[in-house]
Parts: sequence; C-alpha cells; structure tokens
Amino acid sequence: MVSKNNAVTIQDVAREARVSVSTVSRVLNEKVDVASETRDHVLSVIDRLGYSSSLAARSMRSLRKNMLGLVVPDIGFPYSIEVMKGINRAIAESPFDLLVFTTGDIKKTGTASHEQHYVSLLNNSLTDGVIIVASAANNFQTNAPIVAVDPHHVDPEYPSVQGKNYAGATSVMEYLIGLGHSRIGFIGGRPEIWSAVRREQGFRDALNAAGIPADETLILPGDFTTETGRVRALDLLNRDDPPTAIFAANDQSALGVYQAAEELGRRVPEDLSLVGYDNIYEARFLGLTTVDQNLSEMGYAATEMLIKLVNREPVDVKTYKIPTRLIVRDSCRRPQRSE
Amino acid sequence: MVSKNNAVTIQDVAREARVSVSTVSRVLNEKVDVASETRDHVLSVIDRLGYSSSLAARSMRSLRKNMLGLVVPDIGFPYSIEVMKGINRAIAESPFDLLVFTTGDIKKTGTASHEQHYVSLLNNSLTDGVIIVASAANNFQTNAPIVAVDPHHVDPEYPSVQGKNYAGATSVMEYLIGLGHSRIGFIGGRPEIWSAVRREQGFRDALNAAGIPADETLILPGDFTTETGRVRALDLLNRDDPPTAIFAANDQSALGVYQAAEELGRRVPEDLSLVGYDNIYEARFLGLTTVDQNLSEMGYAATEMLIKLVNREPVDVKTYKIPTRLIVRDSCRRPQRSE
DNA sequence: TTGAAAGCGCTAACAG
DNA sequence: CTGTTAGCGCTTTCAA
Repeated sequence: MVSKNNAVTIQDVAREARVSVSTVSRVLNEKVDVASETRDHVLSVIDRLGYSSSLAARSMRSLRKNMLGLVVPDIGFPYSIEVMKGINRAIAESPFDLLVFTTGDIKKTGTASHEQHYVSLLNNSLTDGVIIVASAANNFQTNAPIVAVDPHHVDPEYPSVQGKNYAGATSVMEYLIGLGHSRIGFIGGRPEIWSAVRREQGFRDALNAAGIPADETLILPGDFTTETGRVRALDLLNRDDPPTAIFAANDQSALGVYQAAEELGRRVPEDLSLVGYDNIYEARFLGLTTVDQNLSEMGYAATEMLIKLVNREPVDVKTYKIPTRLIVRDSCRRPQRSE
Repeated sequence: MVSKNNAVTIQDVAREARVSVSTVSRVLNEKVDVASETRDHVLSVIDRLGYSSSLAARSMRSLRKNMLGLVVPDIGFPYSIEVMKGINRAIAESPFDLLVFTTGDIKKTGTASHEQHYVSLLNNSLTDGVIIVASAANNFQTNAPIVAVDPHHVDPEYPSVQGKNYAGATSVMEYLIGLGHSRIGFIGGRPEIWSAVRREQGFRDALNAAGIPADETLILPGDFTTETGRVRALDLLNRDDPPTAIFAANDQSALGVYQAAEELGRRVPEDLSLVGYDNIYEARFLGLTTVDQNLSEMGYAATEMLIKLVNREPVDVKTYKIPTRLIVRDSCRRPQRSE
C-alpha cells in the first residue's frame, strides 16, 4: 500500500558531507574523537537535509535506548491519568523518553495476554524497561526489567509499587466510626483484584475492632465502576433502614453513590456520609472524603525504581509500599438519625 | 550499562525448529504458502521458546507497520484525554496499533522543535503516520502522512481537524444575551492560538450584532489555565459593577472562575452565570454550560483521516471542520440585578 | 581522526 | 512449499 519510504538516511548525509557513515554516526552520538570542523560540517548537512535518525534502526543496534515503555489499560481512565502524572514527572527529571502503549478498552477480554504482547513488543526492541499499570498478569516473560504499579495480585513475581489498602480502609472506618456511624454500607471492588480484597478486609476488621457486628446485607459486591456504584447505592438507600454512611471501594463507585443519592433526593453529607478511595480529580472536585493512596506518587516511585533496575543499581525492596492518607473533605457528618 | 540482550530471536526459533528463518517469518506473518504441519511445529517452538518478534527489526524491514503514532502535549491534561478517547475508539475499529509519545509538561519550552523531534522519531521508523494534537508548528518535515487535531495555527500546511470556534462562541453569546445579560465578561485563551482568537472574535461580533457596545474592561486576556481563570475572575468579580455573566474561553479557565466565585461567596448560577468551552469531564460534572466542540469526535475523525492517507485513499478536504454544539446545563440564569 | 566492514533481527525477492 | 540471499539504517569494532 505504502510507497517507498524516501526518508533521508545516514547514508545520504554521509554522501552529501563527503565523509563515511561512521563519522556521521560519531557526530550523532557526540563521540569526542571527531575533528570539530568535520563535526560542524556534518551537523550543517544534517540540518540542511533535515535528517533525523530512525528509532527502529537505532534501537536495533544499540543496547541502551534511553527509552522507557509504559503499558496502561485505558488511557482515558481517571485512575490511569493519576498514575501517568507521576510517571511523566519522573521522566521529565530523567534522561529517558517515554513510549506509551494503551491496551484500549479496560473491559476488553484477554487482558493478560494483551499485556504480555505489549511488554514483549516494547521490551525486545524499543525500550530499556517497562512499567505496567494495574497488571492482571502474575508474571511476564521478559528480558529487560519491568516494574508494576498496583498489580492485581498480591505478590507478583516482578517488582512492584503498591498502596497500603488495608491501612487505608481502616483509617476510613475509624474516621466514620469516630463520627458516630455504626450502620455503614460497603460497596466493594472486583474480587479478583487484591486491593479490593484488602479494602474489604480493612472494612470488616475495623468494624470488628469497634465492637460493631458486621451487617452482611450492607456489604455489597461491586466492580470499581460508577454505574455499579450507583446501582448498589440505590439498593442500599431504598431500604427501610438505609445506612447512615457508605464507604465505596474507590472513587469511581463513590461517584455512582453520589448520583444515586441525588436521584433519590438525598443529600451528601446531610443525609448520607460518603467516603471513596483514590483521590482522583473528580473526588477532589466533588469534595469527597477519600483515601489518597497517591497514585501519582506510585507512578513516580515505579519510574525511579525502573530506572535503577535499568542502570543495574540495587533496589531496596521488590515490593515498594506507598503510604496512604485519609483526606477529609465535606462529604461526611455525624449521623442524624438516632439508632 | 545494560548487559547483552538475551532475547530469543527468529534465528533461535529457526534452529530449534530445524527450518529456515524465512519459514518462521512466513508463519509469523500468516502467509498461506506454508505446510500446515510445518506451521504447527514452528508455532509450538515459538510458544515453547517464548519468542516474540522485535518491533524495531520488523519496522525496519517492512514498509507497512500497522502502527499509528500519536504526539500529545501533556497526557494528563483533560483536553488531551478527551481527544484520546476518540482516537482510541477509532484505533479499536482498525487494524492499527497506537504508540503514544508525550512531550511531557505542556509549559515546557521549545514545543515546536520537540514536536518535530517526535514526529521524526515515529515517522521515520515505527509508524505509518502520526496524529499530532494541539500542534504549535506550522509544518512538519516528514515523509509519512500526518494529521493534526486542533492545531494552533489557522491554515497549517498539513491536513487537520478543527472545531468551529467562531460559531461556538457566537452560540454562547446568543444564549447569554437571550437570557438578558448585557454585562458579560470574557476571559480569553492564549493569543497565539488561533482558536482563542476566533472565540474572542465570536464574542465581540455577537455583542455587536445585538447592539451591545463591548466594554473593553470586561475583556481580559487568559491562557486556558484554571489558575489564570481564577485570577481574572477575581478581578472581574471584585469590581463595583461586576459582570452578570462570564464566558471563559475554555472549561479549564471556567473552572477557575468557579473557584473565584466560591472564594468570594458568590454562587453560580444565582449570582453569576458562567459558560465554558470544550465539554471536558469536569465541566459536565460541575453542571457547566459549555460548548461541545466534540474533542473526542475530532480525535476519531483525525484517526479515520490518517488511516485513509496511509492507505493512499483520497480524502475530501485538507481541513476538516467538526460542528460545535452548545450544551446547556445549570450554570446560567437570567441576570438578577437590573441594569 | 577517519573509513571499511560486520552484523543487529527481520522481511522479501528469487530460486528451486 | 521451502531455503538462500540481500539488504533495511544504524552502531561498533578494527585498521589505517
């Protein structure tokens, strides 16, 4: 389909400058052993011809590429964006460039194999290492370093950066219980994802520690989406004895709870206290009390870690835990109804 | 730094499978002229060895790469995200993969040369064509097709997809004026960006058409950021005779106006009508009346256009205009104060 | 300080 | 149906 690629190559530059390709290559790579006049001349030819080297050819030949890869599920997802902000920052401070691969729709099937596909693609050629976000796979076949941000599994075989989900969840509960709530609803995340499991454990244990028996009918499964959050909240709020507070396993579903409350004419926080998890943009915007697990920081830390690995420097730990912080905003009150 | 790359190559597979590399290549590329037993055998070896082909080597050899490149300013920017959603959708419907390059911080200097750098990088090797978002450059030195989404300049030398900024702005103004507003503030965008210029023109002409003399003190320069929007709005709202409505040149700055109003204890829309431009997530969330220039659609259209160009199919126009639509939400009222 | 030559991993003729 | 051969554009020895 596509006609001959007529890009100007290193050969063209060499011919035009009346030097050999190796000399041009030396100039390009800023080697010291080139006479400065030769260099200036070559440079001027490069400029005149508008030459720029082929990434493919370069990557193929040289071991070090100064390029990091990033594989993210859905690039338009608020969660991904938060993580990428941190990665971007770390990249900006480093000599590396970043190449992003997106697997597209987050709900697409075959995520794990997709991931392996992209990891291989980047790893075997273009990049010195790759960061993979919210990975579903437990291990990767790869020859270059890889660091995962918030992987689905507990203890993956590759190095990773994770949040403290259990601690985050208990901090939420202590806050809610301290406010006087005892009927607290929980809308969970996807059960195959470890962070979701840990958040539910934190929820349960905190109730337990406070001597409040868990009401199983108040604990609903979810999937981290706004829509499911909305549906579950509708269930919870339509009861005769609705909870006075709801803890949603992430901000996306908390957003759904918010919508549901609005639909039913309930107000947050007057009629319902609400807490989310992740501190994504929308949560800040909405004034949602939420756990900041510092996704951006996780991205930053992962990038730093990967760069160390690429440089063959030692890294302290295989699993790096980022502390969690409860961000109190105006979405919670003392419960109004007496119980 | 990095030790020898010990990835398994097509050679290893060939040796192990006791066939030639070309046979392996044929299997990989699903050519028909391979005996099915040979194919199965090769496939099994590929699987066993965990082979995956090198993107770099492949791109270098073959003309058609089935890969599109995307160069975006700041990947974490809501604007970019909207555009990428559309691109993602188009990619999903196509046989192409997407490789994203981010130039990092949007405020970084040397944007135009950066852009050229990335365009060359992708163009000369990895991709069949590239999409560039919000390009500052007026032309690119490139040998593969390029399509721009919402370029800074009016009439760039490359094909592009643009919004109808003038029409968008006048529709806002007709709405506001129809509501009864006559003291309308305007917070502009970056003056070197054509869309910002057109929005201001639309603002002015609409006032004019309604027989309302433009009050220059109500027309403030901006830069499309929330912070500047906030500062300008503070100026406007602290006046003795504040405007009854503000039209911000984009949603980011409208968000700033919102913040400013909050700080001053003014409510939107009770005390101040507010309109933005772009229909990003936050605007929807906030219930902001805004112009939908359908950024996502622009991304989609650009991708379609690029694919046609890559396939050497004819495209209708060099500049493709996406119509604009005013989205009325609850951020506007009739003016309360009589004037 | 420079050039010649080898080869990275792959695809695409061309023979057989 | 399969193997041989010739590069793609580049970096990197090795010699000069």
